[in-house]
Amino acid sequence: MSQKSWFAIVTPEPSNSKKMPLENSPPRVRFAPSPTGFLHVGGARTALFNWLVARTQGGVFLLRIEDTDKARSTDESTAAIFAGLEWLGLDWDEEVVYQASGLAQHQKDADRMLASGAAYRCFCTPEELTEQRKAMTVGKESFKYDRRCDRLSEEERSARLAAGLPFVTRFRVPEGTTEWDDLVHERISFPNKDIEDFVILRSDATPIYNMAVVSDDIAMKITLVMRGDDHISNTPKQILLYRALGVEPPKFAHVPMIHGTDGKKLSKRHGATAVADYQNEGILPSAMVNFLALLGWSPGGDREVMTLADMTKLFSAAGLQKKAAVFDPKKLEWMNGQHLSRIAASELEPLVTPMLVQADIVSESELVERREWYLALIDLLKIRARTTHDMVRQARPYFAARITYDPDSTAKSWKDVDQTLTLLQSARERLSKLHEWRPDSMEGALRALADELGVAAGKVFQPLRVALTGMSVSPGIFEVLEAMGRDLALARLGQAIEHIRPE
RNA sequence: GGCGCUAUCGUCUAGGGGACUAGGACGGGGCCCUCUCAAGGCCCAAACACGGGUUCGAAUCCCGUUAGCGCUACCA
Repeated sequence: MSQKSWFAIVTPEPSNSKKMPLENSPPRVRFAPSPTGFLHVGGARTALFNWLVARTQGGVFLLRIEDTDKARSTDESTAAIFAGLEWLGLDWDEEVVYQASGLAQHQKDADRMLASGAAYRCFCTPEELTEQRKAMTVGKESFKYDRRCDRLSEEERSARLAAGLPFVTRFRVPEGTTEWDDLVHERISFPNKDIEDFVILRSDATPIYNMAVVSDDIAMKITLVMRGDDHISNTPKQILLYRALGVEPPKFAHVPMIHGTDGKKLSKRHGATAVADYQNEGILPSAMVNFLALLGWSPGGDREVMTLADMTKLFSAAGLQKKAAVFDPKKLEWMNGQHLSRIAASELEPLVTPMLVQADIVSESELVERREWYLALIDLLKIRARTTHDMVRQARPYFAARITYDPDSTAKSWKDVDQTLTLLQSARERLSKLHEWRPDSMEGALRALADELGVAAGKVFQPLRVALTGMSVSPGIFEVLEAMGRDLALARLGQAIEHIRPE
């Protein structure tokens, strides 16, 4: 996929918006993670869906770092989120917004509500609140703030204010019902009586989550909020805030959670949950993105293996699922194998080269020198690999001066020492006499040898395979010989003979 | 506890009243191909949570039950 700069500013194009039922004008969407850890697969999927909405409709995909929780936010996490998105190929538009820098606006919006009477000051201390809560819970009733501070007389309120008592700002939830047409769930509705007068500004005047989100989404002119469905219960509060601020709420789309194999919310206990973990495990970004997309979305029909570009043509909110999906690492691996075998060697090369160098198998300069040969080798190895690690593991024999022999393989294919010795020696002799180092001539020579020895061809190929690669698994034997090259292959055979020969 | 969301093979899903003896994919089992392993091909086992409606007809619409999950902070 062609990658634009992260910070490229893309002008919304109002062209093909009519085709998609999601929005009637190009949407402005955002991904808003808090930088308190690495990019989680759930977050990555939310980002992906938002990105897809923007890219399919000529909209804008924005990134907002919700760093208002100073205690837990770190720069490392922010960097990891950028890196994760970049790796997946999800580029964003405009400048990154840092929520903490919007503080003044958050306060301004909250004060506006205070002024308009949509919110009020609450002087209850955390301790008092705990007391009230305790008293309520005893009677089996669920706690809801009883609005006592809203009933304070004018004099009392002024007195407390003058005395400099600390206060929080609470939103006064009006009577009625708050509902919206969710893009994935259709109509969702909450009776306002179940929503308590929630705090929007702490006693230090910093905003609470819902306040900051609404204020930012207004400032960023977000038209569609697409996020995990664990936010459903925040939504009525946010809608109320929009209304109190005199702003039309955006559309909402709540996508289902991702669960672990045990059906519980995906967590550390389920193993790898950060996209970087999968990157390290040799998963291709295209496979990751493909797999994630299918967790909660379907293009309809049987289509499964897709690139980001394909999805850009197929994505529609109509294909979004309501139900939580279980993350199945087995299917991810399969998916990776599919992508691996389809991707061009030239695209794979930048991913594999550093791994090869790091594993100390070969130097980068050698690969540059033999690029054409190297690309052919990648094509050879990618077919039977499920991860890039598999490829690296398989690549060693084509470079290393010496190899080690897998004990299981030698035990199985080199059972009889004398026979093996004879066989390897004859094979080496025949191959060395070949005028041309080509698969068809090798095959002729080796099959003839098998005939003369009166054994099946496999009885020749398999010991040979172990001698050449040290393993019992490899590409076709003639492909191995060809890729290895005459000199290395013959040397390898010599080494194997030495290795087997009794003292 | 309250509120909300959800409910098709073990898993991801197709399905949007008759085309359903419910399709595909992963995983599992078997066979074929074959120099090994993948890939590929073929086959098998495997699901509409339950109970009521609506309808000539329900996996599809409605209600209830059950179960799972989420939220329930001066966290985000």
